[in-house]
Amino acid sequence: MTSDSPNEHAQTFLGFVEHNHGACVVDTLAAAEKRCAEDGLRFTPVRRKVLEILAQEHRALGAYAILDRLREECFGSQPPAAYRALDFLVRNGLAHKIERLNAFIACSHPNSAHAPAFMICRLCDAVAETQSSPARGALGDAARATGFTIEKTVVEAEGVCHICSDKAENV
Amino acid sequence: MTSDSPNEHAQTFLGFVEHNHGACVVDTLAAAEKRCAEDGLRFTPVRRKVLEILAQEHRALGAYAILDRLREECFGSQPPAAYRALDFLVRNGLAHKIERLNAFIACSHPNSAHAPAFMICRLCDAVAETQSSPARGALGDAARATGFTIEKTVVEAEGVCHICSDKAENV
DNA sequence: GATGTGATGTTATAACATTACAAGCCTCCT
DNA sequence: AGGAGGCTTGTAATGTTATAACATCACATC
Repeated sequence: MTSDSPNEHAQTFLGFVEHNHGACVVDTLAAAEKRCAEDGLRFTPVRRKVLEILAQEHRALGAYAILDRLREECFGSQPPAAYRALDFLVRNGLAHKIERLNAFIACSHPNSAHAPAFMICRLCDAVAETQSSPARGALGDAARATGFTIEKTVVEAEGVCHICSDKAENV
Repeated sequence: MTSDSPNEHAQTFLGFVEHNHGACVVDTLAAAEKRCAEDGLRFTPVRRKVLEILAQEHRALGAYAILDRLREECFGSQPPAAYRALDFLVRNGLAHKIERLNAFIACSHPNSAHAPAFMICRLCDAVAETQSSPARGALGDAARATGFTIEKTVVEAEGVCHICSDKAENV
């Protein structure tokens, strides 16, 4: 997103890959700021804080983990504070919900319209975002065959990331 | 699965399609019975009952809805009764969890090994099961590129089924 | 009949999410 | 300025989904 990023590839699979983390947090917030300004969305302090938390942690966080952080920093203290902000971020593509984990993660490439897909490591819980094109392939065929209109897709792969695979081999 | 079925296609997309429902319940249970016998799995009364409930309702049911039905018929009354049976059914491919809905549904074709995918109508809540081949396509590429080993995939499309589309047009 | 194993019963609680209503704040309009 | 309307937040309570922990039962094996 910015020339500070070590390389483009790292930004794509950042769940499992080393990268310039400080820059990526700044980038994420800046991109969100820009996006909201352009689209007339209100990027309020709580919403910004929640996105900042997600970007900093850089992994999927449950709503109550986020809420704890909000409480510490005196942004609201009740569940709706977190859920409302998350709802805003998800609605506007700045964050995603990982259904398998009932958890949330900052979007890795919020600028482009996209059908996100996720790879979830069951050993270290890291989550990497990538793209899918579900409308092509078997699912799209089935949808067309039955007259089903796809509006949104959830694509989540569970498995083991390369780092945990390597560790397992060394045992 | 059985010659009683109206046609093969109906069995594939049965969430949105007319079919011989009585037969499909019987078929589902018979298939499960056979499967468990072959694989040395214990198809106990509670497990059978839960699968029967799912097959009869023929849509995604929450664990507590299932639990209510179990209670009525005096199979256990506490959450673990339902969750344990569901866990067994899901582990062995006889039922699936719809992550988007936090709900469960009987498997439509329990015999073949498969990577299930679902189409969920947001208007009538019907769920149709179909197949996906997530390892081909963009997700598979990303997994190979990062050394991620996919063990299981969640593929769920949310949208509008043909029946609800038709209704909407007539307004 | 002791032992092991898997299934079930039972109690309690953790974790996730929403409803409902009051209050605040911004924008637009007159 | 003032007020209406709409979005945002505060707060309390509640609803929903899921699991932990421990006791007991049923059946098979030795």
